[in-house]
Amino acid sequence: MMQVVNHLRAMIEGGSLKPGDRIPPERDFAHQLNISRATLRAGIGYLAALGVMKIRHGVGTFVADGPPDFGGASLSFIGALHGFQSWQMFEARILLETGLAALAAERGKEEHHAALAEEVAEMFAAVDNPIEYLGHDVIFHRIIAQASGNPILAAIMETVTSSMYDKRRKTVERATDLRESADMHRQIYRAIRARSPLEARKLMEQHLRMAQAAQGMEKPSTRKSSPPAERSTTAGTMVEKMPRKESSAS
Amino acid sequence: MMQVVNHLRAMIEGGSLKPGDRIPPERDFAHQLNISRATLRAGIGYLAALGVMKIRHGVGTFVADGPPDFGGASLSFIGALHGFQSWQMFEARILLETGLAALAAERGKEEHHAALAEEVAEMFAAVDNPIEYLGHDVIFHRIIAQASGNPILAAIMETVTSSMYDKRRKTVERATDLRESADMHRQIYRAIRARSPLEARKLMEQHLRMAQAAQGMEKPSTRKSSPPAERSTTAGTMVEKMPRKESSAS
DNA sequence: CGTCAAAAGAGGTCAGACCACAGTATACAC
DNA sequence: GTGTATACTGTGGTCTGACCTCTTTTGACG
Repeated sequence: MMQVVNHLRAMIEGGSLKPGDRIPPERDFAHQLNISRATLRAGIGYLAALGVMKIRHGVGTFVADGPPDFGGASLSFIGALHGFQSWQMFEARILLETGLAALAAERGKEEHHAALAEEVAEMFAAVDNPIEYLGHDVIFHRIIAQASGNPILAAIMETVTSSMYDKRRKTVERATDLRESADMHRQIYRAIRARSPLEARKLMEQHLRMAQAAQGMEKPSTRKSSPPAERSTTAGTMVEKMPRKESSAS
Repeated sequence: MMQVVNHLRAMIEGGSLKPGDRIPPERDFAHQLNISRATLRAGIGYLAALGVMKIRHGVGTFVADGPPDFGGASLSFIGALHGFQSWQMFEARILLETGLAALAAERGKEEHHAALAEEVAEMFAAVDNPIEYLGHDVIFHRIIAQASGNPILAAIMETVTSSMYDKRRKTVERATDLRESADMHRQIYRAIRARSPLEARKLMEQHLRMAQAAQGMEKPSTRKSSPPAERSTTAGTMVEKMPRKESSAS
């Protein structure tokens, strides 16, 4: 099985297989490699689980393209397994996004600035439509991640953020006024455009801490003599994937 | 196939399957779920790829225990796919570890302080043995991650760090004097013990930037009119996993 | 008591058939 | 000629049952 994985890995690293490319039909490919279809499928399944390959029933198997999203499903499972807490997720998000914002302020290009401005405008226009608002919110943060120039950090952020999507959706739906939120995004945009990493970082942290509070996900204060809540079966931990635009913004 | 995944997920979240537990033999389990062994294996393979399950040939299939390590293999592949650069890896590492160090300074317990001191001592004792030195180096950083109290960030750091292991090994092997490095670790330890998040962050950043320079992994300065190096097939990108002690330190 | 060979139990692979889905070509009605 | 329904083709998904390989246990033998 590892034979298949290594073979495909070599093809990818060798450049003979690029994102979006299609691999031969299972029957043919298995014959080429002198292995059974079952073994081939095991290898492909492995890579599909990692997000490296995308399988489309009745169509074919392709090398994943679009924004990298590694460990997406993994985080969810491992979270359930190790009892990751919501506040920990948010803490990770804050650490990542503040750093990302600073980097974006340092390296963001005009195209990113334009895209950010666009989304800010859309957010203001959607203050009365929570669902639409959240969509632009997500894209806004995603553009910052891209502007940071570090796809690794962007991918990690995407993974962490994804698993919080539904909670954000619920929160935003009962939000009464999104104007304040939109304005914070505007300020962040201005700081990035002004190439002020420290300012961007500060504003991003401020923004996220506010969002965290809105979702009641603060870190519980350390109290002595109070058992840490025997995490009930359906405790507030992981969730599903969020939808994503295929050809990412910008 | 997703049926298997969902079933196991439910068992994990429901608490009837805990880390280290063994699932029934494939033949039995498949019969229980009224599916074929092939389908069951597809589901198990999927979870194994995510690191949720551990398969041991001739022995059985178990729920993963030990330190969470999500997306490990994934990062490597996606890296090859999207052409992640070494300096980006290092940048991600710096962002993560500086934050981790600050958190460790805030929340680290006595047990962590003791473990850190232990490793610092071992590092000083191994200044003439690069391989052994690196081992303690790795554990030192891992303890900090644990002391941060955020297993999510710790897991992410572990994933990022793993893929740099061999490069670190090569670098450390030709290092002439590790005393300076050991001393920096000592200083970081002292800052954490003194509960000085800012100091710990600063020292950690200093330490990592020095390590980065030692490996020649700085971000290439932006030069105009010079194509961004058509990433050669075997460009300096991903690498293999690093070995890890099973029952993690501390 | 120790050694090593056989057996049992588990995952890994194989082979070929059949099912389910998506896209395309074809035939038919209008 | 146009358009819709149908059949066909290609591809991944599942099933079956056999056999291979590895690990652990067992027990015979020295």
